[in-house]
Amino acid sequence: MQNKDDISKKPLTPAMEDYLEAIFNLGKEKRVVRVKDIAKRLGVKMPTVTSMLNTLSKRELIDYEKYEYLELTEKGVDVGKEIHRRHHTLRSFLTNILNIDFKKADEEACKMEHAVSASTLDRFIEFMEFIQFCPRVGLDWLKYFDEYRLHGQEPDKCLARMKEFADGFKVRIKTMDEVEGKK
Amino acid sequence: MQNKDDISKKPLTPAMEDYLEAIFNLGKEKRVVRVKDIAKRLGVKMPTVTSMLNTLSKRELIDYEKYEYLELTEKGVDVGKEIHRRHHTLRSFLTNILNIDFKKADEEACKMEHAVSASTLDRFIEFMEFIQFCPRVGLDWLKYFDEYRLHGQEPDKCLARMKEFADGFKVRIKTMDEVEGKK
DNA sequence: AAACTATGTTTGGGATATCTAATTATCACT
DNA sequence: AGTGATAATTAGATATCCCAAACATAGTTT
Repeated sequence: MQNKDDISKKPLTPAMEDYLEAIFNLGKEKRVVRVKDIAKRLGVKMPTVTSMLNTLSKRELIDYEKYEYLELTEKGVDVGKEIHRRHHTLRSFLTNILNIDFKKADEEACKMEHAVSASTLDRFIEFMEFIQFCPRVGLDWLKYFDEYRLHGQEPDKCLARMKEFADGFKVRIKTMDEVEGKK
Repeated sequence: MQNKDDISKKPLTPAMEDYLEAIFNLGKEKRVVRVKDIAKRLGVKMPTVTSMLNTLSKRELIDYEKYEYLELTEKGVDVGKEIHRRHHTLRSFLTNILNIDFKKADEEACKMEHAVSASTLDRFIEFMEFIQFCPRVGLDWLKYFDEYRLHGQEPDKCLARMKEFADGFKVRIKTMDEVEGKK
């Protein structure tokens, strides 16, 4: 039987996730994590940080006594790491696959990371691995996407590019005659 | 010189975007849009809808007099249509490319739609067109992704699958000897 | 150690978005 | 036209997240 104030099941808000991610990242960059640094990283003022630290502390996501250094609890580390993983994965998809510039990709990944479940994230990762892992399949294909994107997509050109593409892959396109077994 | 209460530049919140999208969609499904229907669609109670309608009305995104029928203004239609476009595109990416089931894809698209800019959306669309538009490039390749995803990605198997893949594409993989011009 | 500077916290308030309970309006039917 | 059911609004409360101003502490310098 759970206490009526039990909080362990309430989902975290996007803001809480952002703070945990920021604390997680800052913790790897610096010896100690300071209120000032969190505020700067997230673009908020210090009082806002203090009040969120109280919230996170009540939820046992950080160890925190006022004026003292703060640390993520085990639970807090789990969340921070997971959000960081989502951020990194989505940004990587946006930059490496869709060819969006880093700054914009980073901003949008930061918003998307709260919308995407762990299982969907995994699917993104598999998809990127699929594109990049198999020998001769990956990077050339992405170059081709870039070409396609920048120069339009008329059906005629498309087949021509498919041929260049195939060369890049070390493959040869069969003629339709060959495919259909005609002489 | 702008009035100090000028509101036209304040960005819309995700919640406002959700309401406009819902109103836009309901408007296409029914003769009139009712508070009850919006509430049901968005999973909120009717008073919440009423209060948001007042907000949207102040911002000139809907025409609304209490107890009367409501309609999107031109501005409101633009936003509603754009959010719907994002939702549809992202869901399509999640279902058609990443193979996520419809219900989950729909839920996550609904959250992602507020995180993704119009220009990034366009890049998603181009990417999907790239996969599906060019003859013989698209759907077979996605089947191959599915295969890859479900049966692991050992480098050895990878080349074998690349060959099947090539067959599906009506292409033939050159041997490395052929590629390097050896006998 | 006293004074000064950095940093951090408290207080009090604003905006958004939601709810429940109570009230009021509209519609359809007899 | 009166009445009952359905729909919509108002009133009042709560939670989250943010801020500025005032205050408190910690760290540094003289």
